[in-house]
Amino acid sequence: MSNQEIATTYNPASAEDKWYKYWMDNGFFKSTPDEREPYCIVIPPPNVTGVLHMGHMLNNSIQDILVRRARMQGKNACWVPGTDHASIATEAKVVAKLKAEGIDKSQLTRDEFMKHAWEWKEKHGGIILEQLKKLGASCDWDRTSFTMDEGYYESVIDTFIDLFNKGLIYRGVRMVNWDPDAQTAVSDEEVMHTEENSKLYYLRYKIEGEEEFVTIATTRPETILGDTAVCINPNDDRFKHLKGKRVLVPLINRSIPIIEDDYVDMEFGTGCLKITPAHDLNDYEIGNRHGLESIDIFNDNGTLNEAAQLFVGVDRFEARKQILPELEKAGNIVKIEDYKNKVGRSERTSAVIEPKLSMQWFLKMEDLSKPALEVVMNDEVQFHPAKFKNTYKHWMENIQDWCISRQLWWGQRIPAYYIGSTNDFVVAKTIEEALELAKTKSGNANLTTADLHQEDDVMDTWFSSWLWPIAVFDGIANPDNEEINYYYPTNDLVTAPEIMFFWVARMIIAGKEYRKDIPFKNVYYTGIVRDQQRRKMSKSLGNSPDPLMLIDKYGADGVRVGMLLCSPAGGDLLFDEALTEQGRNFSNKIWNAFRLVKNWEVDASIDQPASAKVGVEWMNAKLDQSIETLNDHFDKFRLSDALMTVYRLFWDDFSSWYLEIVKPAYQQPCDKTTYDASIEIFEKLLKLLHPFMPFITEEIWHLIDAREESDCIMLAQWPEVGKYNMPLLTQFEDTQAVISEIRTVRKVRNISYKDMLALHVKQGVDGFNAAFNSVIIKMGGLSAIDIVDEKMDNAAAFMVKTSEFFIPLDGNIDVEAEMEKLSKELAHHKGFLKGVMGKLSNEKFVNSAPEKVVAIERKKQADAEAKIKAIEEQMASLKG
RNA sequence: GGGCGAUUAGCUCAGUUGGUUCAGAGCACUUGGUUUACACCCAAGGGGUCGGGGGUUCGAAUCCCUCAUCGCCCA
Repeated sequence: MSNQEIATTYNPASAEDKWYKYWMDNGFFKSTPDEREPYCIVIPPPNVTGVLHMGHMLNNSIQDILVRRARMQGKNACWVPGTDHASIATEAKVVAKLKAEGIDKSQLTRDEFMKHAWEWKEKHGGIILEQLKKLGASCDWDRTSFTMDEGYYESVIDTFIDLFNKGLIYRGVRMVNWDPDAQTAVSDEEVMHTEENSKLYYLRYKIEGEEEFVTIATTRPETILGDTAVCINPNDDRFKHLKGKRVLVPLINRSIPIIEDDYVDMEFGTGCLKITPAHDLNDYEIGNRHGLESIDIFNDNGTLNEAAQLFVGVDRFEARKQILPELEKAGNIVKIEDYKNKVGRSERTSAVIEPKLSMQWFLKMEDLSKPALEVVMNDEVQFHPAKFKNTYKHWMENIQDWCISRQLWWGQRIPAYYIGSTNDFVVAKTIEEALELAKTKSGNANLTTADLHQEDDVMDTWFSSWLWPIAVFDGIANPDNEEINYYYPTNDLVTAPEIMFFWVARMIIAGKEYRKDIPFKNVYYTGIVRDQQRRKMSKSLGNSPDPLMLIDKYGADGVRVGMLLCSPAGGDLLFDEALTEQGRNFSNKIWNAFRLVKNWEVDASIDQPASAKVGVEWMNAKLDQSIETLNDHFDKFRLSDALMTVYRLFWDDFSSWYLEIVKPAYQQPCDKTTYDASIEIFEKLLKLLHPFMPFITEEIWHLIDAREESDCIMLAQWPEVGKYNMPLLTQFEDTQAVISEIRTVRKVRNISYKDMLALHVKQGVDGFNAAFNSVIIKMGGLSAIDIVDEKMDNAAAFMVKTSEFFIPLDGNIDVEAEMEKLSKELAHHKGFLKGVMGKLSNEKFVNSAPEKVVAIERKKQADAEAKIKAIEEQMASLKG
């Protein structure tokens, strides 16, 4: 390529599409078991109903970074993509779509509905995965899994049967969290409690056979229709006279007993509690203790039923409105207060959860959870950041049985078969197997499949995704296959702390139960992506940018860098387009550094300048040191630190220092030694950048040198850390300080870079190393560097370490300004010395601190004294 | 109500085992700059009593206690 063809600004769009296609066409993302060490990540399967949001962008950028680096380290990298079927959300979408077409779900058979649902899934289910390709995700797409794939479905069914046969699954009536919109039970983890403004209603109930009343307080007046008792605390003297009496439920005049239970908080409300066992968990327990009747007054959709007697068919919230005037009229309302209480809402539909008694399937968690707790506590599975171990522990130690049934059709249907019209059932994979079991169980050899009816409920989606790291390799049905043996346990899992219990904990449980081994070695918890006001990004708030638009605007590399720069593990990311802008700017910086180097004319006949020679040596040392730091950050999952290390290495060390040092003068050629070294360094930098910025690095990789088709940076070897010269790096730091001081001298006095300056050095106690003199001369715009023994008058002066530097200024010295600067410095060093002396004159310090620390203090003292002496002399000579 | 975590520069965050000038980075800010790779840039700067108070120690951003504020999880 000729130089003119390289654009001055990097344009990501064309390069990104080109290279993604190239990687795909060449099968570079594919992985099959071989003799190499495996490195595997399973994607947290996004929901089929979703579209790509900022959380996915962050999460998948991180996974891609980890996978790409592992691949470059020579591991057999395998990133398994896929989606989960999201039973509630998907069923809701399908129902809504059918409704829009004039079809009611209830008109359809189960099979007909499933056909629609599958059609919907085929059409919309892969959107997120397609979008991830824009981000550069190097997933092995041939492995794309779905939690309702045939084999996967079977694995879930097998697991259910197995756990049932182990006696860990049972069916029982329980108070569950009922979502009246989705018309299904949901698990405790799917209920979100938020504080909401509501009212506390004080209602009075007439005492049966008397003209007296008792007053209770409730937030849900419509539920009085299901009341079966009023409860007082047995120690409450105020209500002694009520013992053994009965009261009448307002409006319907049902006679209910007054009971006594310690549960009642005497301080709260009136000290009298109405008891509605069918619609409140605590009431249910009290009801059980006192043998009360449960009157369920709600239909599954949240409307009132016949048992309520009043407002039948009216929605629960509408009923609350309608009952108030009635109670008012009947004289039952004492007062109404504003009140804040916690309301539980469904995570999926945000409907207010209705506690409801129903028959559900449960998995016993107590024994299953123990090994899963242990492996996290002993760091077999490491959490990053480790603080989440506490949260995990707390949950695992207080774990409840898991309600795994859902009253839906979209999902794995529970393989239980009821015999005839009884509640007797058998659990089997097929109806034929079920029939045999049923014959035995019922003792009726004449049963036919027509006498069996399969359970209508499906399983919770998490009951399928907890098998994800196993089932994507067919490790349930086929537990000794080559793939599961090779890839399992996987290496790293990248997910949000929000689903630590939904998913992470349960995968560990499933792993220990079915593989006798952990599913992954590390869990990296990402933060939540929030906006500048710390609000969570959400569709309803409309505060989330469209990720694909961002990619268009800043490039995928730019967006990846922008998100990563500010995203420590477990810490929230406050997203701002300024971040992606910074990422784009970095791309442009890399691009222009490439243009500079590529545009040098190379002349093999000229010698390498001294400055370039030492510059190359330093840059290589810096590179090795940085790779070491970078690897350390990666190993500790400090990904934003890792990125910042490469960012600064490229921008500050390579671009601002190295390139400026070796850059030939305008229109002068570059010697071949320096050019070759620069290309080599550039290529190393590209490799280090590749996991973060796959596209631009691949683009430049192919432009910077002629390459074989298959020679792609994504397959290149991750650079090894060489032995580096630490003293050289320290010397260069001093060099940088000197150059920086010279620049300040120029700036303060308005001296142009066109005017050459001379530099005189009076060596301090540490001496002055001349190794980088050629660099100082070039970067400082100097005519020469001289070593001197005496101070200079009429010169700008500064110190680096203990050496003094003078730049003669031919009488251009502003004595007053110079004195002020010096006296400031003097004060600073004197103050510093005082602190050091304080320590050193403290006998306890000298006696008890390690020798090394004391020696350091003594060195500080000597340096400070030398500096003070030099400054004082300088001031004296200025005055004179 | 129970538990966990946080509080460091204007903002977002590092700071590992208490000890090198350890008080840092990026962004933002100020000043100067048409030094032909890049203004999506270059150079030079300013800015924090490490939330308050107490304690341990020769020595505390780091360990302990306490108070305040905030966040998350659970009930």
